[in-house]
Amino acid sequence: MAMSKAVRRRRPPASLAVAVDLVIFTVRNGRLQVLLIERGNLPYRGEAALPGGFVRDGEALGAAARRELREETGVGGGSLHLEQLHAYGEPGRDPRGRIISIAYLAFGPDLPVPQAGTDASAAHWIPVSSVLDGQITLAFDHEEILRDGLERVRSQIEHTTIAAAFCKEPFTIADLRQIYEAVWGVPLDPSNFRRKVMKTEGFVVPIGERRSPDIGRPAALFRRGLAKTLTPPLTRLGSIAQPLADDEKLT
Amino acid sequence: MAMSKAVRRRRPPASLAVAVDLVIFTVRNGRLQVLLIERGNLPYRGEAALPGGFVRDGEALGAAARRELREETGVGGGSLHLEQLHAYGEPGRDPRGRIISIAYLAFGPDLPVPQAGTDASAAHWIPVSSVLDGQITLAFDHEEILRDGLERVRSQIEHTTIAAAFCKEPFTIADLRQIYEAVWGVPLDPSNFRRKVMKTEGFVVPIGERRSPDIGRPAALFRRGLAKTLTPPLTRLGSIAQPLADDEKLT
DNA sequence: ACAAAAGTGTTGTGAATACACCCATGC
DNA sequence: GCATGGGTGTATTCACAACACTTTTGT
Repeated sequence: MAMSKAVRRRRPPASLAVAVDLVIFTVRNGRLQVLLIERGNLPYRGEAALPGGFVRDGEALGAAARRELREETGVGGGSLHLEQLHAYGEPGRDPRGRIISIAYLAFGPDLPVPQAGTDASAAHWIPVSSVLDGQITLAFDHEEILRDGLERVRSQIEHTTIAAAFCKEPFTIADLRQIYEAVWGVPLDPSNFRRKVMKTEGFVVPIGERRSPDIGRPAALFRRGLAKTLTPPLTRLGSIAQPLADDEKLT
Repeated sequence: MAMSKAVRRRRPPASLAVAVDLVIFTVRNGRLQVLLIERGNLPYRGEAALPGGFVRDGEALGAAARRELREETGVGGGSLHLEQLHAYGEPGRDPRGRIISIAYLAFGPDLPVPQAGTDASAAHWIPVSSVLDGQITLAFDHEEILRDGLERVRSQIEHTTIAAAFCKEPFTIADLRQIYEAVWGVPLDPSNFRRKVMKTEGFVVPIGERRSPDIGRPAALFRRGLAKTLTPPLTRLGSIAQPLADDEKLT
């Protein structure tokens, strides 16, 4: 407690790097999928990992995330929702040295399958379930990051209108419902879902057109509204209250 | 799009440091207060700032936060709630150079007024309102961090039981209610509040004793329960739905 | 007795669920 | 017509805000 004070002069550690990692979600074929790359370099060469890279000199964190997003997916900057998720900095998380990673969460409509990434490694959409099942293991602590991102997006669509960001415009109420069903992994009542969405002012706005499904009555088409928050929220009923340990594990 | 691939070799920037900053909240005299230090060194010498410091070599982020917390408040590790808030990394945010800060949010019961900090600067509890009012300006981007922390804690007590972490055990229902009132800045109905808390299993557990206030009927005493989440949540009714831009500002 | 705070009862309102039912289209 | 999905109506249940009311203390 009476430690020397003069000794504790503010000096950063010798060598350390800051990276961004991306958890990019989309919904394809009714399933939540995440963009994974196959690592082309050591360590973990050949294994699956989240896309990411080092933050450049003078580059803002969000700008680095958006740059990596563009490099990995070829999608322009403005069209995807992007938000900071969490910082990961366990000393041993990367065998190359002390690397602190700021994870970002991105999602958008069913995106074109990405080309081979700029670091010459393949990128693929992988169902999130196959990672959680253990069929696919991720490099570094990326599975933890993925789980945190999943929990975040599951929570976000409860309180905000960002589920609509998963939909290509224009979209139907059923399209939007399938986002919720894929992200939460539970079926929702179509009629009640429709009512909740419609009654939330500014969630979706009708464009006055219709789209015929393969079979059945044509559905009205909508685009995203201006509202950002859902009041009251869309409660995910079927799911049991999970612990949701937001705290960080402290050694 | 057809940018040179070989050029983009992963190399971190030349000089950069990682720090932690702390938003430490408590409730004193019915008001939400934040721990601020008066900076003893340049830049911003003499101005108010959040406590914080550089992450040491081989030190986990959460460990660095807990160390700074202990150094600034003298409070032991286990007794305060601590969670990661957000990472701030705008290139120009610190005039000393590229410093990326991982902000942590901490709160606990009415803590002893801290001694002069280890870097020989005074630390004080300051009402959050006096920062928001503009009476006090903070160094760096610390006002933004404080606002984010405030929004986080306001949201957290809606969905989780962490409001009880603000209370010294044992506590009364009224003690807990005053936390909510101070954090949200709205008065709550004592009877309805009591019912909601009692009906949430595992939020508080009675210890079978009572405590007499200065005047009035004695109140039952409780300690924190095991529940972590509130289902259904405690909705903050009086407050209007605010935009809550969770997105990061991207240049 | 009185003031003050703890705690209980009650009622109207609105939201969530479950499910019956009607509508519009392709075949 | 019939299957299929879009969309509406409605009853039951439940949570909540509002507020009247009772209980238990100190002075």
